[in-house]
This record gives sequence, structure tokens and C-alpha cells, in this order.
Amino acid sequence: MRSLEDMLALSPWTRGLSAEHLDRIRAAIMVREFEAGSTVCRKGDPASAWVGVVDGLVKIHSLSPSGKSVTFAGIPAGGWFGEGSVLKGEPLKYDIVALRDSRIALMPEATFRWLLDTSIAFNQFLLKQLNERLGQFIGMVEHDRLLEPDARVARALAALFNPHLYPVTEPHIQISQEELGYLAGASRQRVNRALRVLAGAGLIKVDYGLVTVLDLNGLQRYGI
DNA sequence: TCATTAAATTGTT
DNA sequence: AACAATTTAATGA
Repeated sequence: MRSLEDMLALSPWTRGLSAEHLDRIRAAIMVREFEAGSTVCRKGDPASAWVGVVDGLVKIHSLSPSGKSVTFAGIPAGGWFGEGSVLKGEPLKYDIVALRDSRIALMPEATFRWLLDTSIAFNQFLLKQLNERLGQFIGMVEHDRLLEPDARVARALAALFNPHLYPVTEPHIQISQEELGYLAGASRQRVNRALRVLAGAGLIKVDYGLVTVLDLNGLQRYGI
């Protein structure tokens, strides 16, 4: 995905919107570039915009006072997030960091609220997205306690390809094994082994800094 | 286009 | 956590 226009065309919530709605949205959204490693939003910042990943990859993460890094979710191109904080009018609770060079769309809060007030399609999309996220996080808690690391890595990877949250078409994700480890709650070394196991099972293909998903269903149900 | 080098990532202990 | 090996990207001939 390269441009905001591509992303809007792919985002389910734009379907069913009138031309006036779309024009107003296009005019309101700002697109900014972020270098790999840079912070898109910092914990404590006012939630002044709904955020979309046009291109690249960002992570939602938190740094403990002692310096431990926890990643809650990776958001690939096609994903929108931050509606929780905007809806509640609260400052951001987490840091958003670009994992590689990323193009980020920012929809101002006013536009977001206006969409909420005027578009049923938009409300339906948000409901679906919130529900999908809830399922993802409940699954994470469950798997964290029940599944072995191979399966946790499989799930973390599959989560990046959730078709409802990230309507992307490419089966690749450019991510290091270290970052995958933060996502899966496993060490880099363990991720390295897990990836080999999953590749051996024909579910994925592993290249330098790149993972290709061959069998998304198989990944999701791996280890059950 | 090719060789060299630094940086990032991976593989192993 | 440490170290070696590999891959990539950038640079300049």
C-alpha cells in the first residue's frame, strides 16, 4: 500500500460513504512519514487523532519503569487504531513506535466524531474492529498460559494478518525475529527456533527480515 | 557493474 | 547474554 487513497479504498468503513463524506475525510486527514525506530505517539499525549497505517509497520508498546519492553500489538499497513483513546477522550496509554519506515494517516478527532455521528457504516466498522480486537486479546491471555512458545509465535504472526483488522493483500511481513519475540512474549532465540518449526510444517517461509505466510488457517490453529 | 564496508539480522552456544 | 556468520544497503571506483 503506497498512498492514502489506496488505504481508503481498502478500508471497509469507506464503503457506503457518500462522496461528500469522502471528500471531507480526504481533506481532514494528514499523512506523515516516520523513520524506523521513531515514536509516532507517546504515552500521555492527548488522543487528538485516529491513526491509520498507510505503509510500514508500527507497534503498540509500553516500557516499564525498570526498562522492560512489552508489545501489545503490531499494526501493519491497512490497520486503523487509537479509537479507544479518542472515544474516551483520554491521553494515550501506550507508546506507538514505527518498526520500519512508515507512512501514517491521522484523522483529527473532530472528523472522527463527525463520522461517528453521521455514518452507520462507520459505526458498524468500529463495532467489528473493537470486537475483533477483544477476541485477539482474550486469545492472547489464553494462549499465553496454555500454549507452548511455537504456538504462541504462530498466533502472534497470524494476528498480524487478521483480515478484518488489516485488509492487506500481500502475505509478507517485514519484521525482525527480535520484534516478533516482543509480540509473542518469547526470546529472540526461541522465536528463531519456532520459525524453523513453523516453516518445517509448511505454514510459513522465512527469509532475511521477512516472513511469508503460506497457510494462515494452519497458523491460527497451530498447537491446538 | 563490481568490490568494499558498515549496519542489521540471524544462527548458535 | 555473548559471539560468529550471514544478508543487506550504501559507497565509490
